Amino acid sequence: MREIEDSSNLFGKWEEELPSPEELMPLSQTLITPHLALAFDISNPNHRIKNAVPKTIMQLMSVDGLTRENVASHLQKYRLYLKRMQGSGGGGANGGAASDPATDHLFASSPVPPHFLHPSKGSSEPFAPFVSVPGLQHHYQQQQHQLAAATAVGHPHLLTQYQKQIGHFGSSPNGQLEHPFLAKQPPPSIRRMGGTPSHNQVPNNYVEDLESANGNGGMKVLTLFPPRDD
DNA sequence: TTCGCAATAT
DNA sequence: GATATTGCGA
Repeated sequence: MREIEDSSNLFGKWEEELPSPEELMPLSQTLITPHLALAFDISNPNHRIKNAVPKTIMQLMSVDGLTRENVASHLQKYRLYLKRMQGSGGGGANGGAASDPATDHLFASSPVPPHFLHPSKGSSEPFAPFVSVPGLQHHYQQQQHQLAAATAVGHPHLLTQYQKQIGHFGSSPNGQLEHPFLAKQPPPSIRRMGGTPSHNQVPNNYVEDLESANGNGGMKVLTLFPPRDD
């Protein structure tokens, strides 16, 4: 059958033209911001763990209407998940079992800095941890904080419902690169799914204070990976 | 007061 | 089944 042949050829060609995994842009590239890095002191795992309490997370997420109880609930579920992971596998990097796609893809899609992949040759690094991805920022700087806060403290499960509020990454109205911390426009008010009246307004001062405290404008490079120590 | 957990509700 | 809320002891 000629038609079948044609269509199969077409399909094969279509498949060939797909971008390779290396060419795909990881969307989570800019999720962790300098401020969050500073806030949680990601370079120090002990501090990170210490700060991963509902109240701190809630403050950093700065979501209108988000309560400490909300965060605590997600935190609880995620800890249970971690416990399952550790308990079931025994050994091995992935515990042999229980691999949660929701969390796995989060970290899997994070860019790996060259110094992490090739510790021997550092210097020239095309890796730009906190810029790029045109249009990723636009209006929702604060949601960026949410995502980053949750991932920063190592609790990606906190992304669940709040992640749904930002289903439209990638379309920038002007295609302009905006730094989420240089542009300090107040974000559109975001309501919880239940429409609970906001009684928990958290001022954004927290982040700004961190910036001034940092001294160099908060432009500290940060990734999910340990910094090069040279 | 806040946290973490279990039970319960949606 | 997943997620959110509530209650309670530490």
